[in-house]
Order: sequence, then structure tokens, then C-alpha cells
Amino acid sequence: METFPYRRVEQVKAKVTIKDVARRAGCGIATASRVLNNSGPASADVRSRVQKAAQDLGFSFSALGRALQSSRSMTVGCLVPSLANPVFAEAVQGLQTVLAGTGYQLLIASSNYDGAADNDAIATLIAKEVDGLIVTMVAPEHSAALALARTRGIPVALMFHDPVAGLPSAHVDNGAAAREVARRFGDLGHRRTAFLALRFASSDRSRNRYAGFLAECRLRGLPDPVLIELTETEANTPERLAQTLAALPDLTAIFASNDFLAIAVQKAARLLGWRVPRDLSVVGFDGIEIGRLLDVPLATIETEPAAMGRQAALTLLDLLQGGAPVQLPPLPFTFRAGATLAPPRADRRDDDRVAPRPPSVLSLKTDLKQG
Amino acid sequence: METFPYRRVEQVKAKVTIKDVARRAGCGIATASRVLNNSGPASADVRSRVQKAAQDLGFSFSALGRALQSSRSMTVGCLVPSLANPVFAEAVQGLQTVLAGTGYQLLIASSNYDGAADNDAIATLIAKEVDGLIVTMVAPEHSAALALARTRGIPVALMFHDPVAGLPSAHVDNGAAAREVARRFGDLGHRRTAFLALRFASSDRSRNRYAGFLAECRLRGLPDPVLIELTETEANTPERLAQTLAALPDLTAIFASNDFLAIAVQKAARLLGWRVPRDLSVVGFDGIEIGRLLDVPLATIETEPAAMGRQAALTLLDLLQGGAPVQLPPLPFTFRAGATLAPPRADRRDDDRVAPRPPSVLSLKTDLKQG
DNA sequence: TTGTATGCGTTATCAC
DNA sequence: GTGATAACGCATACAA
Repeated sequence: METFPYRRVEQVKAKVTIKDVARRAGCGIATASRVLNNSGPASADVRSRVQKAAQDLGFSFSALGRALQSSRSMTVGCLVPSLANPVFAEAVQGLQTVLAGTGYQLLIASSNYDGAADNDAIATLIAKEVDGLIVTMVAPEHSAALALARTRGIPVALMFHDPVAGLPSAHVDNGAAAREVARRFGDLGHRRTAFLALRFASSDRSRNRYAGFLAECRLRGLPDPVLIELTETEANTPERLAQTLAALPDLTAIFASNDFLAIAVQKAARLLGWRVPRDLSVVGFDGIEIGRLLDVPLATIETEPAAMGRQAALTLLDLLQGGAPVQLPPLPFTFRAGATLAPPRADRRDDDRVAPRPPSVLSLKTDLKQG
Repeated sequence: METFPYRRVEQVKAKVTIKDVARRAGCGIATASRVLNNSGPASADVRSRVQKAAQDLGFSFSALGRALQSSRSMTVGCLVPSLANPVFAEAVQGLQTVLAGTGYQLLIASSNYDGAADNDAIATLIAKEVDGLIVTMVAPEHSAALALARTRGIPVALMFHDPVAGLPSAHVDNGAAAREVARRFGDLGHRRTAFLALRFASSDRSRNRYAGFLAECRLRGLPDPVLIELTETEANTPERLAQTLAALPDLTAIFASNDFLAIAVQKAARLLGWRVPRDLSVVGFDGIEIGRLLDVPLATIETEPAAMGRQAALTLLDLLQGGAPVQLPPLPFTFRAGATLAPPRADRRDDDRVAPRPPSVLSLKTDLKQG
């Protein structure tokens, strides 16, 4: 632990305000302001004096003072569950790209998928006087903080959520995408399927996907898909996930609520000695780039989180300019074919009688704690 | 494109300030302030009146007014190259977790790896009167904006950079990590190696890795590793990458400057009909989680970006409390073994005479444009 | 214990 | 053309 040699940096002047500029230029504050903002008349003479003074002093406006007087902070608040999830991170990056040119800055908060935390976060953002809000949260339809934003007249755009409570949302049609997966499964002859979810309770996206998946399965007269809710630990521990899968030996296809889960499923399947897609088909959701690069490229629903961010930003920008709230159509998704999806093995295709799988490798191990 | 039914939300009052509270409570502003902040005496009577008034009005402080008067914005500016890179996204998430409890909010900017953009971004953050700065940028040692921050007395912590110009940095020792990779290669008998870099010019991390890799190779009397600088396109197009690799047929091991590149190399190798690690060993950098889940788990240098963020946040917090700048030791990295690393094939191990590889699959195709 | 007045950095209004 | 001055929302020194 090394301490830097203590040397005070010469601070020309901690803060140089427009007042300093005016004094140095020998003019009034108002004049300086007019010159620096090109917002009013000024003689060529004083104009150049002010500019020189500003230059010399290294003046730059305080966004704070400006915000206070204009009651526009030029700041947009953004709440996402977590930036550790690349889907949200990319969306935020999408926001940035749009907002970059506009003078708006992003004030970011994350809730870690916690419904209480995200209300607090929004309240804090509002206190910071953000001009607008872009939000992905646990329960936008019941959020007191979001209601407060509305009361305060702060424009709000959602991301990822299906539109709710009159709030425009940049999203994909999760239900439709899930139905598409169900159709693919059905067309290939899969009957025993499951939906694998993480944080089902706190993600309406996940719930909407399941709903769509379930609806289409029923429409086709297939058995209801099993809903598997994973804990964080299970999702991150292939051995645990393998145990969970082993308990459901008659599944022939799994729809994972995101690509990471889908890849984890493949790992777990390997641990069990199952082969993908021969013994188990897997389809993911999101379409992360890495899925294409895998040995067995992942079949998935491809979405574009960055586009979601861009659309949300554009929507909010329009709101900020006084536009009426407009719900754009959902962003497109596409089914990305991949080698993880194939028809079930012939001996397992029959309706209700399924041939037993060979005993799983895992079940022979004893060193794995049950739990 | 559907427009919501136009309904004006009843805006109780766009802004409710402490003045409103005071009026409603029938007391002076100062008293209201004292009550609401617990910052001074107040009779039980007026105290309860103020609290009720605040409640009724739905009052909350304006962080803006506060910031202006206290000249502390309780905001930390953060600049990273891009949130689309999960390494930076996780680091920012790490910042969040630490900052969450402290009352500081994160104002985020990203530069898209552009040296001019990141100076602008810092200037903007400074204009927003951030209390501190956490930065990963192209050239911190030459940044005018960073110098301005110093002039203004704004504390700065770096992330990912090796410490520079007296600025503390949360980082790993990139050079040491790279030397470790060189040692592993050397120990296994690899002689013909390459370093694969993306955005070499704008990433000192990448350059430091190469420097360490090169140094250790020389120390061991091995030939200098080939430096392969990829364009964005090459990195994202396995076919293009394959072409690049095909031009270097005597390589037996590649050190990729991040895990995504490493995985892309594997894909490219497959396209060429090469097998990893039999025909080519690959080691990555960063240690992204997904690397473990692959069919052929990726050998890599494991780092913890979130820890980087947490350390940077703690360092800055200390600075904000008036502490002297302290450079903590670099964060640890570990070499993660993986099936992508093995000794070179016996017939290719000989010093300078390398057996030719079988003709690459790719070179037989004609539909790939050269470039 | 309480309230008035001042200033934080800006911009806008209004006299000059 | 120019320059005081009054907000903006808040905290605080100071007077009461």
C-alpha cells in the first residue's frame, strides 16, 4: 500500500464563475452571460474581452446553476436491474449513443432486481431533478415512485416491459417470441417441454415469455410445459442444475428464459451424459453474440437490446420536447436457428409413453450434496 | 404506432419546495429546514406541523438546490469506453454496489474508445459539478480534462489502468498476468506464439499485456510473439479471422487479449479444420463466466471486474472524505486452466522447422473475399 | 426557539 | 448595448 508523495496541486481557482469572467472583462454579469451564450446583443469590443477573460480563467458554466435557474437539469435518470446483465448493459449503451449528441447526461441507478430498491432509486433520481426517466423495474404498474414522477410531470419511458399504465415502452413482444419457440418445438415433435426461469417473480419479461409459451402449447394440445424456477445458486452451479434436470427425465426440450441459462443447461446436460440436441433440445432467449461462436451454436430468440435502448431514448426525447406519449410497435425478434434444436429421438417421440433415459452419470456420483 | 388517449395527469403541484412546506406549517423557511434535516432546535409543536405539512405536500428536497448551496452534488462521474463490453459493465455495477449506500449517484458517460470523446465527456461531467471522477479512458496521462479536474480539486480514481500521474487506480497487473501466460506456453513447449489484440492503439491494458508477454518470451529465449491487431470487423467475422490465422500457419499458441477474441479464435480454427488445442492452443483474458461452460472450457486469466469497480469506488470515497491518494496493490488475477491449452503436437514442437499443417479448409473456398 | 436575509451560479427582465 | 436585480431551492449566520 503505497502513498503518493503529498503534493498540493496548484489550484488556479477552485471555482471560476461567470462573475469572475465579468469582473475580469470589466463588464456586467448579464453582458458576460449574453456573450458566452450568444443570447443577446454585445459590442464587438466587449464581446472579445469577455471571450478572452473566459479563456484566461478557464471558465466553464456550472450546469448546476443553470439547472436551478432554468429548471432543466439536462439529465436523464435511468434505472435498470443490473449492469452485470449484458442485456441491460447493452441497452444502456444504446441510450448513451442516442443521448450523447443531445446534451443530456445519464444518471444511472440499479436495483439488483429488488422491488423496494428500485422505488427508492427512482425517488432519488427525481430528487436529483432529472428531466426524464428511463426505467426497467420489478413492477412498474404499481410503483409509487413512478406515480410520483407522473405527478411531477416527469416524462417516463420504459424499457423491456410490455407497455403498461399509459407508459410507452421499448420492448419486444415476449409472448409472441415465446409462442414462436413453442411452435418450433411442436413442429419438430416435442411434447414434454419445460420453461426455465430465473427471478420469475421479479421479471415480467420472464413471466410473459412463460405465458406465451404455455398458451401456444395448449393451443396445440400439448401438455403444459413444466415451469422450472431456478435460484441464483442453481443457475450458477452446473452440478446443481444437472440435479434439477435429472429429476425431469422425460423432457425432450427446454426453453430457457435467457441465453446464459441455455448455455448452463448444455453444460449440465454434458455432466449428465446427455447429448444436445439428441437427448435434449435447448432454445435460449436474447441472442447474445457468443451463442453463434459455440461448438454447438445456440438456437435462440434474437433480440437487440441496444436497439431497445435507442428506441427508449428517442421516445423520451420526444416526450421531453413536449410530444404526446406514443407507443411504438414492439421491436422485432427473430428466431435464430442453431444446432441445439432438433427433433426428439425417435424412441422418445411417442405421446405419453416415453422411453427411459440411460441412467444419468450424475446420479452415480455421491459427492454432490443434495439440496 | 398507437397514441395513448390524451389525458392530463392531475399535477398536484409541479414543484413543492421547502417554502411551500414552511407556509403550510405556518413557520419560517429556516425552521422547516431545521426540522426536515434534524439540524437544529425546534419546538415539538412546530416540528410536528412541519412534518405533517411535508407529508401532505409530498415534499422532497431538491438535490439541485442543496448541491448549489453546499457545493457538493453528491454525484460521482464515471467514464468508461463502453458498457457493451461486459468487463466495464460489471465494473460499473461494482461501483454501484459500493456507492449505493453512500448517497452518491453515478453520472455515466461512455466514449466508445474515442480519445477525443472521452475528454469531452470528462469536461461535461466536471461541468455537472461531480464531486469525484472514476475513469477508464484512452490516455489518462495526457488528458487535458483530467488535468482540469486536478486544477479544480476534483478527486479522481482510475479503473483498469496501471497507476499513472499520481492517480490511484484499481487494476490488475496486466504485464504480470501476460508473463504468466508466456510461462505457461513456454513450459508446455510452445515457441511460435501470437498476441491477438483489438483496439491496441486505444487500450493501454492491451499494450501492457503485450509488453509483458513479449518480455517473458524474450527472457526465455523464445521468438518474439507475433502481434496481430484486429479490426472490429475481423473480430466479429469468424471467416475473416480465419483468413488471418491461415496466414500464420506455424503458430502453435495464441494469447488473446480478451475472452471474446479467444472464443472467436476457436470458431475460426474450426472453420479452418484445426482442432483446439491439438493444432492450436488458445488462452484468453478476463475470465468471463461463460468460458467455463463451453464444450472446451477456455483457459484464461481470471480477473474480477466487479472488484475493480468496488475498489475504485472505495478509493474515491476515501478521497472524497479528504484522505490522501493511496495506491492499493493491484487486484489479484489467477490463471484458469482450461482445455484450450495443451502442448503442441509432437511434429510441430521442433525448434525452427515446423511441419506444415494440412491445407486449410478455408483456403479451398473461393467465395470469401480477400481483404 | 424562531424567522430574515444572504449567497450558491445562472439566466431573464427590465430599466438605462 | 449594457448592467443591476430578481428569481431558482436550499442551508446557514445572525438577529430577534
